[in-house]
Amino acid sequence: MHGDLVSIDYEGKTPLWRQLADILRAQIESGELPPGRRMPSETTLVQTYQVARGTAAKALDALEREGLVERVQGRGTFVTE
Amino acid sequence: MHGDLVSIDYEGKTPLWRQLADILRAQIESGELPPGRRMPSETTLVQTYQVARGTAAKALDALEREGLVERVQGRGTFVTE
DNA sequence: AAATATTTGTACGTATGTATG
DNA sequence: GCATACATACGTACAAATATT
Repeated sequence: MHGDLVSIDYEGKTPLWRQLADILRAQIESGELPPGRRMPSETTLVQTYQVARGTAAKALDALEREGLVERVQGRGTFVTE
Repeated sequence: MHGDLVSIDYEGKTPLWRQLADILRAQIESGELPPGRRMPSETTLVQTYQVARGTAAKALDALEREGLVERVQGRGTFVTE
């Protein structure tokens, strides 16, 4: 599928940043976001998932610590090759 | 020495959270903060070093990722045994 | 070359929730 | 119940690095 939007549960106990990280991780592992591809920008994630920028950044930071993406100031966040 | 306060350079290029992490790391490695000891709370760090709480938290998070401390909600941040 | 736009990085403040003492 | 301490989440502003026009 394309553009399918797994939505976020703003009430549930799972932190928003973790839910978002889970969604993005799934997109990477499914190949929807292939190696080398630039991830949606923080601003885009804010608009798409209705979270604060800090929350989006925290999700991406988590993925970076997992080695799934690389963040580069001024360029973006890229799926690890 | 005791209670010596290495101060922070608010102008310099090094991020405040990193400067603070460096200061605390030095205190751990010098034995001033021995294994098992509770670190100063975020609130204390805010008052001592004149930074925002988020900045103090970021410094402690960095030390946790380095394995130097362990953070426990409701209890505090402890030097790793 | 220069100005503008985009994107991540840092830092602040505030509020509320969760866990522990 | 109350106080303390970390966790999450919001919003705002500006800086730094890169890309585009």
